[in-house]
Amino acid sequence: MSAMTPVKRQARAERTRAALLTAAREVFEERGFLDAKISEICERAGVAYGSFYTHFADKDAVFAELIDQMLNGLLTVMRAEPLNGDGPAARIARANRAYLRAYRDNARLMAVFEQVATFSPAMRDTYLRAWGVFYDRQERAIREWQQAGLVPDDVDPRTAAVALATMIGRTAYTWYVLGRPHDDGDVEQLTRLYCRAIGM
Amino acid sequence: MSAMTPVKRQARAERTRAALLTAAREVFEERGFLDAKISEICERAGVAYGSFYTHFADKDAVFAELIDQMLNGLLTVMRAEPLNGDGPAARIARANRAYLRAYRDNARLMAVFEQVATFSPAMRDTYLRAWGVFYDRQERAIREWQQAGLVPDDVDPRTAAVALATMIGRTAYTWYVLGRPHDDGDVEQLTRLYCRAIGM
Amino acid sequence: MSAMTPVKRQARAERTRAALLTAAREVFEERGFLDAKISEICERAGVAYGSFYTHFADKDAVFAELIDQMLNGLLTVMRAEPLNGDGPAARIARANRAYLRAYRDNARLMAVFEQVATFSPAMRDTYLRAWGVFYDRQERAIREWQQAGLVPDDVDPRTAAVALATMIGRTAYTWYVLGRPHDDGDVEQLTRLYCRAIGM
Amino acid sequence: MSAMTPVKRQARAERTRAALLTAAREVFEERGFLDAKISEICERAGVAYGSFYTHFADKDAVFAELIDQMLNGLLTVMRAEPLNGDGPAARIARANRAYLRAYRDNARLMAVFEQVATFSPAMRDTYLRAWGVFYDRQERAIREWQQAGLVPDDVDPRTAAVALATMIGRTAYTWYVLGRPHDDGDVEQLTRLYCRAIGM
DNA sequence: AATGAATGAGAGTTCATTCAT
DNA sequence: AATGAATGAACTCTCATTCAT
Repeated sequence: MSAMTPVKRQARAERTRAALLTAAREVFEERGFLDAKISEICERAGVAYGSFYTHFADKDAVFAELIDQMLNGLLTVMRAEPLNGDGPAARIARANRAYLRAYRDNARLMAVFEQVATFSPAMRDTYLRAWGVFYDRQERAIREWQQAGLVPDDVDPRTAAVALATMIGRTAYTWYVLGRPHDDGDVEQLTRLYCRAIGM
Repeated sequence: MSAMTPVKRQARAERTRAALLTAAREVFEERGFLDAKISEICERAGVAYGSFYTHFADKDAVFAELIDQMLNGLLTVMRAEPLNGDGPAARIARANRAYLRAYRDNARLMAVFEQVATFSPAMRDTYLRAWGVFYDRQERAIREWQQAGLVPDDVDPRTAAVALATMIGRTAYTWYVLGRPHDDGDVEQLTRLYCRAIGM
Repeated sequence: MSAMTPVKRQARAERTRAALLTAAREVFEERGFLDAKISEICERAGVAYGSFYTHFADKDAVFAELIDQMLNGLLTVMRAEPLNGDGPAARIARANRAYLRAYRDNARLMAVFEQVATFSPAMRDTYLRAWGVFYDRQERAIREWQQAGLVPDDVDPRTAAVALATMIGRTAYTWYVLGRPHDDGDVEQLTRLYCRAIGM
Repeated sequence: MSAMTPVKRQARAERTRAALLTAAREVFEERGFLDAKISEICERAGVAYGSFYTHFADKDAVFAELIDQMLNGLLTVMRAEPLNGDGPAARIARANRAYLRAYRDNARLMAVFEQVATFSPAMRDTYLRAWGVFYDRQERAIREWQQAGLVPDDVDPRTAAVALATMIGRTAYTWYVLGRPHDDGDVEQLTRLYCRAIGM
């Protein structure tokens, strides 16, 4: 008869859900998607096996939520970068640094994201959408610079944006997921390649 | 005469093996690595289930062999490109075109290669080794051009090679595996970005 | 009240587990270890295939548990025999009868135990440990009788215990597993041989 | 046209067969019956896989032949023991020693024999027949001694023979297969137990 | 909401035996 | 006789998901 108030019940559920998300991230990061077991997620969350399904439809659903969380975080970081200031080169440098830092901080989940995108159509869509956002930002910037006469007209803004975003994005993967050694000079070089590529 | 016998036997075995390889490639391409079933490979090869294991230790082994085949093919194509001729820009254009064409021709197996490299340590090694070859070629070229005074000294040949190879390589993935639309103009743009990036 | 819940759950699990154990014993007894199939155990237990693995790690694990159960039962029976009473000969007679009866009652599982002990190192250990207990009891008894002057000093208690336990134990196998015909007179003879062998 | 003479052909076949038998014994001894692979037997014999079936019907058949060989050897050894001489006790001692030595020399194949006898009806028959021979010899001896007044009439020759043969036989298994430590004194004790058991 | 036992489909791998040459 | 490739039946164990309590 000592039924909990709805609020309390919700609070409890929320805690369980949060514990599962945290645990899931750990497990996915350690094992990859394929070898991540729901049972292990529950164990780490200190939650009964079946409770997982009270909060998530299935394995894909938790994963999708984790990825959404992460991508929102990335987006927030990217948006926090001032779009203008001390000139285009500095802005490119800042954006690249911000991206690489954010990627590094999420590298292990990123690795799993890339993995799942290779076999799950749903995750591939998410993947393409995320890149789309990234492309768009860079395209807009190049277009601006072109209008300001800083970038030559023979540069196609969309193609350049896609190619250079790809270069930066995949370099992050190569560094932080595949573990290729690199240093601060490489970041600088990357920015220089970027600038020169679009004729700056 | 009696020397014929072993040859004949080998010939039959060789045929079976080849049939299995062909069938395996088809199945991997259609289903991806994870959903490829040995049974389906055997069916398509018109071979009994157990015969698979006469020729390959396991699923990973056939896959590895297919990838080796493909990578050797790629390498051959790349090596067939004349290293010099009508100037660096033309050479870069040719190399990029050759790479993109070769990638496109193997796109479906490439997709699976990228997939497996995300969860199989052995395949990840192969993957890194393959990229290493690609990087090396570009690094050598840039170094030559630098010595010829065509590329400024502030370009670090290795870093530039890695970044630009990554750009080209991942663009191929984006086009032929992820299906991003593109045209001949994009190839041209890509080459232009490449050239400008290293200051040519 | 709420303490009831876990108990109930355990109760259901306990029932399933017990059903599996019973079924497993039947199947092992009928088919031997090698031809016993998990699927048949589950069918007889009226339980889904996968449920087997909820309760046991594998085939070896159920088997080990059955053997432990049986050996504990044997030990209990042997310990129930009064260690003294109407003289050594009567005591030996009683012990032999008790052993043979207990063996007979478990003959079919014993047969499988002996089988598995021939190829499973783990079960061989169990086997040796079980015999060790049996040897020890007989050694202690002989030693006592020696101290009481009932058994000559030139009998080595350990060797005699091992040899005579072996004789009794293997006779049980011969009778109840291999099916050699025998009668009550044989039991009597066996006891007489035992007594005379140690000089009583 | 240089067809080999029948004799030569037979000789070659005989060599192959012998090589297979030797190899089979090795493999069975190292791996036990269940884990012995025909392929390994052929490899060791330096013979093609399929040739095995030119000489033996199946795995059981080679094994049976090896066991027959071994049992004939044992029988020969036992028969070589003089049935009389320096008195019954010495004869028992000699027979026991001979048996234990012969068992030890074949211990590893004996182990496999015991193993296979637990699951192969055919091998169980062979096993029982072999023991039958052993029982008979001992029964005959006891009967003689009884007629000579050396053994009391209340000893049942058959039962005593079976029990004591079992004791000796299983002790050999315990020593040489299970690896129980033992020394020459134990052999002596065994003989003493034997003699006393039948009232000598 | 939480619990945790029950479910069952699914596929890889082994290896004795056969058989075409 | 010898060769060695081809055959295919058989069975275990995993684990996401369901469901009764």
